[in-house]
Amino acid sequence: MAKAVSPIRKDRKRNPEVTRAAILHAALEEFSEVGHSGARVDRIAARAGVSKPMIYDYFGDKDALYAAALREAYVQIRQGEMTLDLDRLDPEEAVRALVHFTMNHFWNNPWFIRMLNTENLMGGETIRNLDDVTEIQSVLLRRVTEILRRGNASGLFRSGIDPVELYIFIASVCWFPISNMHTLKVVFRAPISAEWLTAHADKAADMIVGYLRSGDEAEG
Amino acid sequence: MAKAVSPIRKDRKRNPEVTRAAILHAALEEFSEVGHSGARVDRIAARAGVSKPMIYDYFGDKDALYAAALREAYVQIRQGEMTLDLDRLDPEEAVRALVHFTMNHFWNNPWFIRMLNTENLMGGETIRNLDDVTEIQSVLLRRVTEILRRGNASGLFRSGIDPVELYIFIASVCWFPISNMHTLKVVFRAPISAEWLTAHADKAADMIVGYLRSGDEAEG
Amino acid sequence: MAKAVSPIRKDRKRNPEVTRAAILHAALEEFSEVGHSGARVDRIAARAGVSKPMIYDYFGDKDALYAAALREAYVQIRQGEMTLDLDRLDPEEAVRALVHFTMNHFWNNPWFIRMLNTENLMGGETIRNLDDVTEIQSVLLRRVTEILRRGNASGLFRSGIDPVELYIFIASVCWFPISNMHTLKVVFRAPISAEWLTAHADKAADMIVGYLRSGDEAEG
Amino acid sequence: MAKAVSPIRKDRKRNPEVTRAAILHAALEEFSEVGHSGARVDRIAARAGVSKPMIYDYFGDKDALYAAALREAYVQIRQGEMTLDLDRLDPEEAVRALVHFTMNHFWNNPWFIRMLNTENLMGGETIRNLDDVTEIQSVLLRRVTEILRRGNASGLFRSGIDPVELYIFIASVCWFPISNMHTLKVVFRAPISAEWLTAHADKAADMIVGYLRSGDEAEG
DNA sequence: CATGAATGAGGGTTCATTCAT
DNA sequence: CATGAATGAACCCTCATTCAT
Repeated sequence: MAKAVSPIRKDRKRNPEVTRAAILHAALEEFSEVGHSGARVDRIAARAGVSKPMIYDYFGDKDALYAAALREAYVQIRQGEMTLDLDRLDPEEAVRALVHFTMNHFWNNPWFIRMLNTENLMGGETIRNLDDVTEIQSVLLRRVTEILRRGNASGLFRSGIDPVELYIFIASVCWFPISNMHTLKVVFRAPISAEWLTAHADKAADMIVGYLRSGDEAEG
Repeated sequence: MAKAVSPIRKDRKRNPEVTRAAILHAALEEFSEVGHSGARVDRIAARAGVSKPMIYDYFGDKDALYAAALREAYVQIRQGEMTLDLDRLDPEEAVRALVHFTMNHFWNNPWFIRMLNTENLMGGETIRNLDDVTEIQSVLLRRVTEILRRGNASGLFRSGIDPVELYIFIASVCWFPISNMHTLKVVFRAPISAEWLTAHADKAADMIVGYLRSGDEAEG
Repeated sequence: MAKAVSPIRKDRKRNPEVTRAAILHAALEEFSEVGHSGARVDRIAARAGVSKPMIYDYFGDKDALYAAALREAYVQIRQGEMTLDLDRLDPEEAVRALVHFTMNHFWNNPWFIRMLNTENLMGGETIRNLDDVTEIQSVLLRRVTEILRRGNASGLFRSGIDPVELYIFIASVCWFPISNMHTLKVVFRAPISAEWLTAHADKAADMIVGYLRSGDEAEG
Repeated sequence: MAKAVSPIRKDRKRNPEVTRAAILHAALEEFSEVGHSGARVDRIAARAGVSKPMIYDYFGDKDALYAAALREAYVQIRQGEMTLDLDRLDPEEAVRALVHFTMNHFWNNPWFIRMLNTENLMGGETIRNLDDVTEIQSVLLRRVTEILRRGNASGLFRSGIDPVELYIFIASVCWFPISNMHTLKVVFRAPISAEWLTAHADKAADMIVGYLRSGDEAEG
């Protein structure tokens, strides 16, 4: 009758907040690794060190847990972004720092890209029903806006740059080589690695900064 | 995006090649729409207008069919790329055309992005075991190489640009806003649409062309 | 039929007898509404306004609770029957009154029919192991016996009538149209309602009284 | 790799109609024995000698199977009723025969009472959505109508008897002692058995026939 | 070449029951 | 006396896969 108890949670038993957090963390890992339909509730329970019914007690069902995990992805990524301070850098350096930060951030928190890819693959059904993601996300956008303002004020940057579009450029160049790492490695034999990405970020920063500079731009 | 079951099959029964192609086509649709674990063999059979055992006869099992569909994604996308002719444009215009072509190509063949996202989500296990993807790889790369050569020869472009990196830049700016369309719409209220993407491609082309031009770009 | 959770519990917490009664009442409702396997311990706890472990503390397990609820069904129905006084009516009127009372009693306490149907569906396993049901059994039987005695003494009723059989006739005509109300409504479009049942009871009383009267009834 | 196959269906394999019938039969048994929530799909599959998925292939889900089983209860009971021929008996004898037939029918096909009790316990939700039960059911009603017509024509029976109400009386007296057999045995120590029921049917027939006779009835 | 029929092995979810406080 | 937290054991249902024709 005495049954062995998963040791990992020995110290966390009967602690709802810890249990909830453990499940959420496990879910984020599982969903980001294998996607929504690939995820197994059993595996999430095992990863969290809880029994399956706990998941249903705390989150309702698999879909609700997925939604919570998606939201958690944004919450966690924002926490990383909070640490970013660009105010002391001049605009150009700030842009460069931002590109590097984004690249590192994506690289060091791979579940973020994976989670968002999963969600986009599913058509965004879930995120559309999350009520506070817009607010949660993204400090980056405010950083971008501020940099553009300063750059423009100092005459360094052109005017007419939309912060969202700029952010999308930055995110694009960081996202693609990480998200598509495996196919790029095979198809183009691209030697993607932390070092390669750093070098790539350098070039991307050059490109973006060049685009922002006032001067002989707009030729469309 | 077309979900119609090909009526084509009605009159061509007992034609192995047509059957095989129908299955492959259906598999590509299904896998790209719902991912690997989300895909259902039943649904693929229904879409192809064949019975399930046919699938096993022709392809072995679900994983093999997935591999074939992944390969087919590259084959089909290459067919689109074959139509591209940039030789008559000057290097800058060629780059711009390439950016626009890529954007349109991704937009008009959404299963390509979806399929590759699926594969990358799975860690690239499958593509690593496909023996000829590198060969059937994007002709775009050759186009890029040729443009760079011409641009460099004419003194317009800098030297030292790696065609793979340039292609990755081009692909990045086209890929991200389409792949992440749903989350971007919600999180940044980005009004992504065919028009928005065209405008975005214009700006991206500006940025990339600027980066390629010879001159005293600060590189570090 | 009342589903409200008794607010009664709020101020009487920590009163074992009240808690026990609340659980029993809730169990009777739940079991009679959805049967033994349909009943949910959670729901019983919620209806009773107690926590689940209380149920196990007070009653042991679901089966024991079911047994207690079954016994309670008899206890409660008897309490209703206690109010019946037929001594002042002449035998015929007493029989009629008994039929109407039974019909009303079944109609107003629907959980009784439902509970007994549930138990019979289960093969009577539980009731066989209840040690005192026979004692708390229907006082109706005693009423029937007394009526028969008086009717026979006055020469109005035949002799040789078994009280149990008579009671079974009375119960039969009242039970069936209520118990089978839903199927009768659909299959025979029988417009069963309180009014219909009253009229039906009248006819049933005629039939039964006619059967009891002394005279030259052909008995086969 | 060679696996033993349930011998019971060895000869019925790959025969959809037989498989379907076997499942339906098994379902009728299971549902009537343990009710809707007590029924186990596994057990139905085992009883039918098929694998679980077959049940879902043939019937959809548990509820649909339950609906089919309920309908089947009526279909089967009607088949028994078809054998009944009362035309050659005089009206009184016909009524007596009908009572006995009904009693025997309920006794010999116990799943009918059990199935209908289950359905009524569930509030008739299912039968209301069955579109052809009214038509299926019940030859008995036509028999009753015909007997009443003949009895009335010959001056033997009163007029004003509703066939549905008469049928309900007949069904009532047959239904109750069988349906409530287990509780009656315990609570009233009623020695219910085939013999007891036959004798009971005799008395019930007397009672009903007495009620139908023209003469000093209507005294309400 | 082709398919309707069938199934083993899970997958998500619920439920009676118990533990720790 | 009382309960929130937790779980093993099912239960309904689905899915990739195979068999028999």
